[in-house]
Amino acid sequence: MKIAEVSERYSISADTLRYYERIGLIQPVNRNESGVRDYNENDLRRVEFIKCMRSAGLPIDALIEYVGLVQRGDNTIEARKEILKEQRELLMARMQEMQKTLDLLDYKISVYENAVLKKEKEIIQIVE
Amino acid sequence: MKIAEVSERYSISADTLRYYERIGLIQPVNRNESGVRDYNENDLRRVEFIKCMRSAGLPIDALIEYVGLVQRGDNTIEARKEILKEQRELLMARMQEMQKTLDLLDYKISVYENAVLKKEKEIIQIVE
DNA sequence: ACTTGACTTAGAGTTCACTCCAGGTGCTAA
DNA sequence: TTAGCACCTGGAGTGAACTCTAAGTCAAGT
Repeated sequence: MKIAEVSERYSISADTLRYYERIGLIQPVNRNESGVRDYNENDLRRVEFIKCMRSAGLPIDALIEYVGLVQRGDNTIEARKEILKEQRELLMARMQEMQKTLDLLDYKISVYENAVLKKEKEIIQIVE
Repeated sequence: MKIAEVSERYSISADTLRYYERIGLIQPVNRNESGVRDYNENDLRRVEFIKCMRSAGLPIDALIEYVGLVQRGDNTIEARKEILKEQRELLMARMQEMQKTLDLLDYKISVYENAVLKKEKEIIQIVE
C-alpha cells in the first residue's frame, strides 16, 4: 500500500508519515524498485498504534524509545512495559485534570443557563 | 499579592503570568506606586480559572475570547455560554480518545506481564 | 552610599510537532 | 514524447505556548 492510501485510511498526512519514519517513530518501510514506500500489514498496525498514542498526547520521544526497544527485540520487554506503565500514569493524571475542568465547565454552563433564564424573566443578574 | 507569591501559589511562572496579561488572557492587574503588580482576590480567581482551563488544554485564543466577553459585560452571556459549551464538547471528545488509548495501554501492559511470566516459567523449566 | 534582589519592559529564543517547499525521479496515458 | 501525477529528499517554515534575555527601576538592608 502506497503512502497516499495509508494517509487516507488513517487521516495522517503523507508528510507526517514520512516525518514519523525519518525520526524513527515508525520503522523503515519497504520500498518498491523505484524507491516508493510500500506499507505492509505490519507497518499499518504500527501506524495505527502510533496514531492512537499520539491522539492521546503521548510524547514523540517516549514513543521513539518504545519503538526502538521493540526493534531491539525480546530482552527489552521489561523496559517496554515500564515505558507503557509510566505513560499510562501520566495519561491518567491528565484525564483527571480534564475531568476537573469538565466539572467546572459544566457548573459554569449551568450558571449561564440560569442567568439566561432569569434574564428572560426580566431579572438582571451579573455572572462571570 | 505580588507576582512571586501568585506564581508560587498556582505553580505558574511569573513570566507566564505576565505573558497571560500581555495577551489579554488575564485582565490588567493593578499596580502599586512603583508599577509593581498587586493581585487582588478577583485576579486570583481569574488566574485559577485560567490555570484550570489551560491544564485541560483549552486553547488560549478561545479563552481570550471568553475573557474579552466577560469584560464586555452582561449582554454577552449567551456568547460566553456558547464558547464554554463548544470547549466542553471538544474536551469530552479528547477525553474519549484518551480513554481508548488508556484501554490499549492497559491491554498492552497486560500482554507484557504475561510475556514476563512465561519467560520466568521457561527459565524455571530450563533450570529444572 | 551601595549592594542586593524582586520587580518592570520589549523583544528574541525555544520546544514540540508538524507542514511546506524546491527540485528531482519515474510510471502512465494521450 | 511529452504532459501529468504521485512519489522522493533535505531542509526551511509554521503555530502554539511559553521562556529567556537585556537593560532598567525601585525599596530595603549593611
